[in-house]
Amino acid sequence: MTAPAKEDTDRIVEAVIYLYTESRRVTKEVARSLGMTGPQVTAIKLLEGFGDLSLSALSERMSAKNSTITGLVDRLERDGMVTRARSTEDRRVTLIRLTPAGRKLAGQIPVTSMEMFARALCSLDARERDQLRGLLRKLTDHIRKDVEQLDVDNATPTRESHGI
Amino acid sequence: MTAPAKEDTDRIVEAVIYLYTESRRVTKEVARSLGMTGPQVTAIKLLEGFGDLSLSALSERMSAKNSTITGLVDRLERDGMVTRARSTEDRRVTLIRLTPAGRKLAGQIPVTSMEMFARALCSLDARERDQLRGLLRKLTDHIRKDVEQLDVDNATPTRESHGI
DNA sequence: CCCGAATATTTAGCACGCTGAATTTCCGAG
DNA sequence: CTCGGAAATTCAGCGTGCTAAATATTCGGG
Repeated sequence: MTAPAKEDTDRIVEAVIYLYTESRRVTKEVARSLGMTGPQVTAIKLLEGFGDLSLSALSERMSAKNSTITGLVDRLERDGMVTRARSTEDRRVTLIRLTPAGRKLAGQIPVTSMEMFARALCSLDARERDQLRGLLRKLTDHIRKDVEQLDVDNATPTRESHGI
Repeated sequence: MTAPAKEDTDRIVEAVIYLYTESRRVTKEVARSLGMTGPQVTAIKLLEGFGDLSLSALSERMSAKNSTITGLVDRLERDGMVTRARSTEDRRVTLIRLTPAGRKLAGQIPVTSMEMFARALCSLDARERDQLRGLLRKLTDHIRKDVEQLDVDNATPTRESHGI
């Protein structure tokens, strides 16, 4: 079982948190210099890349709920970056479309956070990248299984959670 | 330079995001079953572990701004989990203290998200953990340097950011 | 055709999280 | 001692994110 040395865990958790929060911070900083917020930049970059998207499609790609993206789009519309258009094929869906102003702004935005990651990965050689991918996969697989187990437990709350 | 294969990058980024968001989701779920939110649980676990904390100390440990924690503590106080007490040594600081109810609740909370991580790390052997720690360290060091560079660039905005 | 289930979006209400400005208290220089 | 700067907290305002409920539209079966 090789005891997991709390220090090891802490170091690795720290690294994961660092990588995640730093990439968000960088996006935010770039956005700020353009008078926008991080999620707003993410949205217009997605629209630039994929073309018009329904609200549901956009929220799925942003890993957020529809109700959250409704508000985001409200503000982008207010600021003249996007427009809403009812789809003619299915009138339940609204298509979000970049305005010329929005498209222009999107073009000025470097892909920074992902790019920074890619550059960092360049500092590893191919063998190291393979190792890293394999290790992370092992971790995520294990956690995924753990989570399923935990969710099942919660689904049948025969006993309340307790210490340890 | 070994080209960084977009697919590799995507896979690794995905894993990092997964590990981060999943650990937050689990905390949130546990909290929900106790009628609390994720950050609230984090706060009372910190107070349980460290004893009374000034608002600044608490916000530092939670990696959030003081103004954010003011609101969090407001809600915990409203719900009878903590009290505010002016420090007698330095009357600028308010000490946040668990109430008996808060302490009782803290005792019922398993450390889940960190624990889950630790268990997952158990599925790796010692050599693999060393590898992982080393690789993540290499990545974070590289990104840290990148970020410094980027911040310097932004500090002297002689030219606006442009594509690529 | 019509009715109910399914799908897409919006609304309302709450909790975070941030920035920037105000307030209170402390501390050191003169 | 006093005055000005520093430090700790709070307040105001905004954007993000969630859940639950309401609304609008589509689609399939009878």
